[in-house]
Amino acid sequence: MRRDSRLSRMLHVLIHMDRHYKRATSETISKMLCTNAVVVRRTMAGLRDFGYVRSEQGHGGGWELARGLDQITLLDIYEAIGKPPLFAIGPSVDQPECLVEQAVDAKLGDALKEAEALLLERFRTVTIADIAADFDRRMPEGQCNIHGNIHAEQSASG
Amino acid sequence: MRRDSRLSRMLHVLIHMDRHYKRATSETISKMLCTNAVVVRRTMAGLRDFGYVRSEQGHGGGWELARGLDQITLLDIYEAIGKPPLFAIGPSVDQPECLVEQAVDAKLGDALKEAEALLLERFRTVTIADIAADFDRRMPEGQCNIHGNIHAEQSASG
DNA sequence: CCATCTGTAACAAGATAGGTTACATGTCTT
DNA sequence: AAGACATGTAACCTATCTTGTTACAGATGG
Repeated sequence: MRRDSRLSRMLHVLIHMDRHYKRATSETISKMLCTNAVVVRRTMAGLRDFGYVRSEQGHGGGWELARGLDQITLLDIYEAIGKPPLFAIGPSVDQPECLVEQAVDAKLGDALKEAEALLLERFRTVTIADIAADFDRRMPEGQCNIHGNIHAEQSASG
Repeated sequence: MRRDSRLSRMLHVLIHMDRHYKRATSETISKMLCTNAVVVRRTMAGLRDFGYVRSEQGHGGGWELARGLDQITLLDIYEAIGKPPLFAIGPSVDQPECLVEQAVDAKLGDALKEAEALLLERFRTVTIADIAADFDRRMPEGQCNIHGNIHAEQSASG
């Protein structure tokens, strides 16, 4: 794998769910994300545990939003997927004995902590509704997007 | 592997080399880093190509600094090891067709770019000499550290 | 009862840093 | 010239983590 795309994927799908008139099945969502229904259920489980979405089993079941997109920040979703590591670089060991190594890791750690704080602050202050608004500005007609066919399919089968 | 530790390791070893009165072999350096001599040569090759260290083959050969630590920034070393990815998170595809996905990735990308800019700015303004100075403040007597035995061993064999 | 969902375990795939072995090449000492 | 000592590098394995996939148990509604 190259990079962890769960945050991006969950934001993506939550916006679609907001525009969806009914519950979306894992299968439907998996097609939006070009992946597998099990991957969807696995990742969305965290969002359900944190109360951002609900899932219903059985016939007619599926996923739906549990609150408005303006009530969910990027930080919320980041935490709901388990706060995966943000950085791909870091020290070689956690608690080095060598004092030189300690000094190196302290300096590097300071820079990383600053960058992390900035990133999480952005996550904290941006809601998913903000992103949806960006989308609406790009597509003011409110018309089709790449997943329009999936919505139609869902409409036909429902 | 969990995280890329090449930057941390190279900073660490460059400070030791600065305190080393003679060339250090890959074998000696590998013991400092608790790794293998081939890994050392592989990683240091980038630093050599960028002119921060020199290597000599054959009897009595090894590695030495090509310039003062105050003339090398963390950014220099980051670039010399090949600018590996800084973040572990990111979009799922590079150029999504879905406009919702584009909006998500744009917003996420903005936050990541801000954090990256901050991090690289820190890297740019910190020299390895700054880190060495931090070490000296922790160890004002200038005495032993965990690698003292390796220095002594090098002294005995040289 | 059965089709349709989610929930979850189990395992394979793909990517990448790091570890290891093997060997070619260069260089100093004797 | 021979041999010890170093780097240079290819080749392959290992560890780790996200993602993909298969299989199946359990819940739900017609």
